[in-house]
Amino acid sequence: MRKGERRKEELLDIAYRMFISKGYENTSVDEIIEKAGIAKGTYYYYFKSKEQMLEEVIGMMIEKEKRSAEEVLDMPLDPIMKTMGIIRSFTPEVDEQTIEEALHSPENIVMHEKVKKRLIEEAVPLLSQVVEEGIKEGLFYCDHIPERVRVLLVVSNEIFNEETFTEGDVLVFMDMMEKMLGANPGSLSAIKSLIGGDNGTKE
Amino acid sequence: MRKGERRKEELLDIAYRMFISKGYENTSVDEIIEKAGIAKGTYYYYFKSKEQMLEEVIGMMIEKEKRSAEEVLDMPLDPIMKTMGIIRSFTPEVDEQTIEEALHSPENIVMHEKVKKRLIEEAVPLLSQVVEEGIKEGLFYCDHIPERVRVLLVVSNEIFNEETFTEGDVLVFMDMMEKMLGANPGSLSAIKSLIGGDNGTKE
DNA sequence: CTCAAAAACCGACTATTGGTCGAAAAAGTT
DNA sequence: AACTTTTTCGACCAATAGTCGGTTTTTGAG
Repeated sequence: MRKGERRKEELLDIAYRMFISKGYENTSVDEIIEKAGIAKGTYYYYFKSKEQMLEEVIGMMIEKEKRSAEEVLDMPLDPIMKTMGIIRSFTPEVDEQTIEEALHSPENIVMHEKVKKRLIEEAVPLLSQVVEEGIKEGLFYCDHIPERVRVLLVVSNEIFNEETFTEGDVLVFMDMMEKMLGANPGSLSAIKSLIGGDNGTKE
Repeated sequence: MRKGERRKEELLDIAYRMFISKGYENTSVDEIIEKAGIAKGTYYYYFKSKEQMLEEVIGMMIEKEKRSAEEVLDMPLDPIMKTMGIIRSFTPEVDEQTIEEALHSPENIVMHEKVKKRLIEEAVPLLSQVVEEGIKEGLFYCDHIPERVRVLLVVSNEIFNEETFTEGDVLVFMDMMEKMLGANPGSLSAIKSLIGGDNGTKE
């Protein structure tokens, strides 16, 4: 009765690693069950389909990011720092070094998109809350908060998930954040190091 | 020696329609060749793989949009109108009524992403040129033009390609454009009708 | 017009895929 | 032990993208 739970976790874990390392599309059910040492039927006893399994794997991934974002939310930071922190925790590239590599490879489009979609879904309310705080404290000034926040997340995801983002991209993004949220000029740019790290300048 | 060209166009055309109407993933090579009345071997005489065919189909689609964008570029409009026009012509939803329906269905992710990617690739230089004009004419004021333009295109694509975008989304987008390009407040918002049409308010 | 080379075409075949199913082994319950 | 429930098994299936050797059709040079 409990054995099943463990089995499922184990399968989820194997699949997670395989999806990350070689992509969802390029990982066959046969490979998964071979690595797990089980039969086809057993696999389908736990998962109704391969895609449903992907959904669960993604669920796991999101949970992790969400928890780390919620931690940020509870920290005694000003809304500006919180905003940066949340955006950062919802941008992979941090986790393992290989996660993004695989997640954003030309293949793996499906997984990438599904992750992105759920990520934004989860992040919008959290970040909106922070922005609200920021407004109350007079640090931000804007309307249509969820819509704005969504735009921010979309852009951050789209731009920073490609390994070829430049110094200019970061600059523009910070500028955009300031203007979209109605923050004081420079209040965000000052800490741009939090986002980009040093990706080097391209060409 | 020329017969091949016609055949290929015909296949491309059939595939285009099928991809649009039922999605790339849900269209099998067998279906295509059956509709075309040819044999498997013939198909693979023209296309090295199904995916490569998709690439060519997308190429066709992009060409169309690009041409219409270039027309806008040559029109005697002020940069503000041109900007709107280009963004608009690079946002599907115009073409056929069904195109988006299929393009943005939960499946068809692969096609959607590939189209998006190439769309942005093609649009960035065009739109950058327009923004440059706008700056010369004193209508815009900004730096890092390609990066900014790219952000604009990403957002427009991400937001307006979902059938559930709201009045608020449009408002925020126009505001963002103004601020990102350093346009005079209201100079773009005035013509927001050009983008959204009337999608109704959700919920 | 002839005819060989090039282009176009054919369809049976393969390998791999995600998924099904009925039956059997394990585990738990009484 | 006798039963019920959970878990496991693996042969089997239908669909799929792609291959290949051979055949027909087109074409253009002589």
